[in-house]
Amino acid sequence: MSTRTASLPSGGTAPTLARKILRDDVYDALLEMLMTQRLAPGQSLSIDGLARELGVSQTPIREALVQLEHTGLVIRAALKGYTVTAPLTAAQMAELIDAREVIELAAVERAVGRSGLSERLESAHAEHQAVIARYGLDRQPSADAVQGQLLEYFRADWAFHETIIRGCGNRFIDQMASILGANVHRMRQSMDRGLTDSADALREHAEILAAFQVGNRARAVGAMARHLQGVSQRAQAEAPPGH
Amino acid sequence: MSTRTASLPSGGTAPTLARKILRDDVYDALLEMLMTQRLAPGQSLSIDGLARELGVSQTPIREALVQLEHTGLVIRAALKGYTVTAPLTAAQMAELIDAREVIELAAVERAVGRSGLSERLESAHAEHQAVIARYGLDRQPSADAVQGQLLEYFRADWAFHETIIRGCGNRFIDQMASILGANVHRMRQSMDRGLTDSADALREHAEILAAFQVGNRARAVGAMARHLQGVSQRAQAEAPPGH
DNA sequence: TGATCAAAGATCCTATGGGATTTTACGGTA
DNA sequence: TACCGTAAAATCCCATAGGATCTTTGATCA
Repeated sequence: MSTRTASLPSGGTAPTLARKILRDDVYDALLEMLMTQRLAPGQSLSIDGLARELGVSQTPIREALVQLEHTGLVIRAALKGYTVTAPLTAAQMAELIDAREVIELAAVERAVGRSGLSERLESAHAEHQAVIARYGLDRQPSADAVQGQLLEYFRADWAFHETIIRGCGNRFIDQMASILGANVHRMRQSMDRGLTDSADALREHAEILAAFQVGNRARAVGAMARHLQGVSQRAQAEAPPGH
Repeated sequence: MSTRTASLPSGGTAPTLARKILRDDVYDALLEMLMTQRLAPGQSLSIDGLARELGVSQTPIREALVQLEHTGLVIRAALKGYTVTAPLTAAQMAELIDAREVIELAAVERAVGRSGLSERLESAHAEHQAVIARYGLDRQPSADAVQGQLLEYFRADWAFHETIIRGCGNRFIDQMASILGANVHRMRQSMDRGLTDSADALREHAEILAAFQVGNRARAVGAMARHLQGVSQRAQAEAPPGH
């Protein structure tokens, strides 16, 4: 999700210090603003305006926008600037689920049994669980903070999936899947019934995790397939086929 | 491969005029220099140097490099600049073939039977054939122009694959596969036995095309699988497992 | 040899400005 | 009113210059 340094062959934590330059901070800031809908779909993004708002020059803004463009969150029209991409249509959501099945099932198939992955997956799942538990009993917060919570749900949820993807041992599959993350969240915020979905997802994740822990590849693939089917059904339940 | 304007839902030719800005030209120029090895692997890319060499300012160079970064052809180290990515190792080549199988077999499965695709595929195949025939009888040209020919072979070859990928009806699969193109060429130029491979590939493409023309999905998937197996075997024949 | 430190070089960013294009506002005509 | 052409404002895109910060190089010293 966030900017990564060039992924190392041996997938441990990067030994290089996280040298960050301003462009990466701008990228993260813009990503956050897009994820929380502070920059709403359809809105046009003035380079000069963003530069003033974030207190930086135009150069890092330009580079961050180029980088954002290939996530699909913004689109560029020559000589007209950048605009925030419109929400996903129902057809696009179906395509996204389909693409996730292609990539994530392949990732699961390659990831089961790789050393250390089961443990990382377990900790990602625990973190996911903790995030949901933390806000589970909250009364309705400010409408502004809802987007922030939704983003936190999403990050913990996607971290589980990303753990599998990045642990599959194929850097090209990993690289390709990095395109999906932002779109998955876009889809999620189109139908914000945050907590109920999270509970369902958590249950389905648990089954995936269990299959990984016993090293049962076929069962893991099946559990992931059922999970993505669940995501698809919950999406359809929200958006009637007419729209 | 090249820069596309935002792909329209109905996949016709874009009605918008091809407004190009300098950044896109710089991107194409750098891509060409990378593909033809005029910028060799390991070489460090000075933004200031490239700006002087291409006769433009630093701004479009920066944006083009950010865009190139996500193709995998160049990598960026914070505060140290960009460098041309090292050639693919044997392990990375195996991963690339594996990733291609995941994406391209899924694309074929979804593409067979879609209207108009069979015709576009046939014309792409004819073009591929024409390119090979054109240079088939050439005597050895200048060592400089060999890379140009190889690039032309590659473009015609990949155009066949891209026709299937872009015709599969899933824009996310399409978007993900766009990452692979440049890497496929990198792999190809690591083992430059250009023409013999092209002849084999052409034969295998013909079988894929035939399956598309009769609308036989299973046969098309099988033909693509055999083709990718062939690519893999030819790669292994060139690079012994020791290296 | 190995370590310390200063100078050179590069990267990254800022700031400013202008050419080119799009957008908007405005006035004229049917 | 609706449509069309023109002028002004806004914006994008790029050029240029320069400074802050980091990396690299190379020389000095123990």
